[in-house]
Amino acid sequence: MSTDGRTRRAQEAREQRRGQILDAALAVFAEQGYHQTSVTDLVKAAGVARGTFYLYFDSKAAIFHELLDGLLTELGETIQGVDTREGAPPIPTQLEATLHRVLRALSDNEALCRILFREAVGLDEEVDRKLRAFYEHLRAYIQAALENGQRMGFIREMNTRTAALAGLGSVKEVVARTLVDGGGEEDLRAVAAELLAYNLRGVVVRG
Amino acid sequence: MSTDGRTRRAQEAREQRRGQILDAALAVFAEQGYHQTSVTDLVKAAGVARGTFYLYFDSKAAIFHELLDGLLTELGETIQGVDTREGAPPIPTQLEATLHRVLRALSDNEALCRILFREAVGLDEEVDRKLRAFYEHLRAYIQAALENGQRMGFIREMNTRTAALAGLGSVKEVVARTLVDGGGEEDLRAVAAELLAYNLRGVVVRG
Amino acid sequence: MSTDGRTRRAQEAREQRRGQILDAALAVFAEQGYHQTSVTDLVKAAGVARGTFYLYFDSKAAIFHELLDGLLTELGETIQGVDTREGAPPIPTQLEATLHRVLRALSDNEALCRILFREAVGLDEEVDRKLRAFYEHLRAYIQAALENGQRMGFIREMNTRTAALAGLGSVKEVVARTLVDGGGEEDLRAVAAELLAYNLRGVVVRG
Amino acid sequence: MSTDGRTRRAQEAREQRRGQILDAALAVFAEQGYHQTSVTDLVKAAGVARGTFYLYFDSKAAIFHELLDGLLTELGETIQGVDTREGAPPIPTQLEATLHRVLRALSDNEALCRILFREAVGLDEEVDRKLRAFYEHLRAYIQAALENGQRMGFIREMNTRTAALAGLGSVKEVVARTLVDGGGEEDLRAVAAELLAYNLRGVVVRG
DNA sequence: GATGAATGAGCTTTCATTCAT
DNA sequence: AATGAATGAAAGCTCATTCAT
Repeated sequence: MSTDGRTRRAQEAREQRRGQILDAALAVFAEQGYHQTSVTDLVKAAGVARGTFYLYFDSKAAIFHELLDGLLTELGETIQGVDTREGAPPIPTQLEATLHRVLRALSDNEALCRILFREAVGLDEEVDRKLRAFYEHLRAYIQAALENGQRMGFIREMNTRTAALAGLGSVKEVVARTLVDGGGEEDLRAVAAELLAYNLRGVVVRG
Repeated sequence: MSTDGRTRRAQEAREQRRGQILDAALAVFAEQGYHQTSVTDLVKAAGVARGTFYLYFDSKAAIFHELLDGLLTELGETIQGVDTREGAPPIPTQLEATLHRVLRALSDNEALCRILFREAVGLDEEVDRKLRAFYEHLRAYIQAALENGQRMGFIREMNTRTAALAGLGSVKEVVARTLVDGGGEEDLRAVAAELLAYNLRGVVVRG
Repeated sequence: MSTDGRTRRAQEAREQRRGQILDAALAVFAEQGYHQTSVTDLVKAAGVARGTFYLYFDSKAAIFHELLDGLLTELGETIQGVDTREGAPPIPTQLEATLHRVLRALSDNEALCRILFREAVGLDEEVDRKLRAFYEHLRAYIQAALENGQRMGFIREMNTRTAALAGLGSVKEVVARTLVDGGGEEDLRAVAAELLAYNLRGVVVRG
Repeated sequence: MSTDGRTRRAQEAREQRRGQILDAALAVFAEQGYHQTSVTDLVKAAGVARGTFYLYFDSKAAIFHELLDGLLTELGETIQGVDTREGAPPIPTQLEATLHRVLRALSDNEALCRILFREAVGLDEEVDRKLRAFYEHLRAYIQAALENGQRMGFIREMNTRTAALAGLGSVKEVVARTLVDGGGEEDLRAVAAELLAYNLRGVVVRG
């Protein structure tokens, strides 16, 4: 029991150390970018020795991958729980709620946004694969929602794949430019409403 | 005149050499990414010696900047010539034509797309500045078109900045995923039409 | 206290490493000259890896500057402590003692001499500045001694600046040719005496 | 005869070209120093193509060697013609005249001085060998004069080798500091007289 | 003879990773 | 477990020299 306690406490200390290094790395990567960040920067920010870093992570790439996985998981959970079965809340309502949650999640974590939109592309094949998988998941989700809407008569005839990509892209660009580049002082609810209206009704006046 | 001829021929040879190195660099950067590409890769691909490379370009960064400038100029010219004065062709028609030209330009140069969408963000401040300026130019163009449409009664009330970003993002994502990732065998005209419809009318059935 | 001991021992190890690299560099620079010496030569001679070199010194130029500073400081200290106040030992005696100390210091370190007389001119502006300052200091010291001697009636009327330079040059040349080029087997005391006699009385027989 | 004329004219053109490149190189080497001067600098200053340079000189080192040879020859001739036979002008007079000629020659050619005193040491073994031979020649000349003077009863007992070196060094230092570093506006005759007095009589008042 | 584009060995320096303590 | 000194492969770049025209 003494051993268990010691082991458990050690385990907790390890986890805490990991988290400390991860947090510091998130901040530094977001601030400087992946290639401009050296392992020296990471260990200085984390307040640990170089060797300690490699005790917890295999490489500079590995910690970035782990950060990215965390970000994508967090974002993914934000958009989960949507219900496309009959009897569920109407799709537009669900979309708006999800959109709002996503914007909030991104807005709450500027570092996450910076990494996602400014650093995570073209780093290496593994990262590209993960990002592609994530966005593919989003695309499929949106496309399924559109096709469900078509069956229910809400959504017009269209190439749902292209439309899903267009919708995804509209959100990404607005997020990247409004939340990341801009001050982030925008009213998230208003942005979500604008985005939803844009994607639902387009820009022309009602015919 | 013999001297002129020799000088001219030498000049042409130089231009050709430059082009040869630029072309090779475009391909290699698109294939491997900026950071994964060494000057050794570039000179091997171009079939010249290391010194020759530096005879024509100041640095690895310099040739990338030059490529990027070329790409942005080419794309920029594609979207020029839109006329928002009264009496000009209707905005939707102009938009569709421009969209089609842009898609064609991008489709004609896959390497260009790869660099633009996968490498050109977060490399250095100069590149970031240029990209931001380019997309800002596009956003302003779209936004002006939307506001013009509002004055003419075609476009509904909205936050035109957010809408412009949304429209820009929808095009970028579709291009990136359909032309770059995908086979690129899609019918450009159909994609352009879908994109335009999406941005004009959204996804819901006409009310 | 165990930590202190460990830290102190590590500190000492670092100092030792630095010294090891400095010593090797002194030998190599003296043997081959600055420009003929590559960082590869330095690390091979020191028996460390390339990276280790840059752990202790910023650049090839930096380690040379540090060596030069050390040499000039050592030499400078050798000629300090001369007393020109009344009541002090007579100037000739002080001069001979200083001369002897300088010759000994130089003779004890052939590498020092080689660098000082064969490498340290025209390398870069920093080095030139330091050398000039050093020799200017020597010139001023000699000139002051001469002028003091004039006031005391020992030294004849003359342009003391020119004379100081001449005296300095006579020492430099004899040192360079007798200690550096030659075997260095000469009797330092005899050389010092000859040099002093030369500078005090010249070459002609007493009138 | 036409062939001879053509050949001769061509020969003269070659010589002229050589001289043009040599002159330019002297100026550039004196201005920037050997290592700071690239072949590009040399051909730009000479106004010829890179290939042309190698038509006339084997290498960058070769042209420096040739320049140095010229400088040393010119200086050597300046101090030739001294007559140590009986019946010739007295040694001091000859020495002063030679000293004056040397100072004038050096003063007339600042570039020569700069190269001789700031660049020509430690460049390579060949250069070192030549410089050593030159100064050895000077030393031997001075030493012979001193020994002749001893035989004639003008020069006191001394180690003539050390004295010759001391005398040589006094001239070198004064030249280097007064003519090269300084403005060169000094009165050459006065400097020559001071130097001669220094070397003949030393610094002490006449006993 | 003159040209200057082309060459490639060689340079200094960086930095992710290892390992003895 | 933690440390940080040590490593060395690999990077970007220079420049004396060559050679096809």
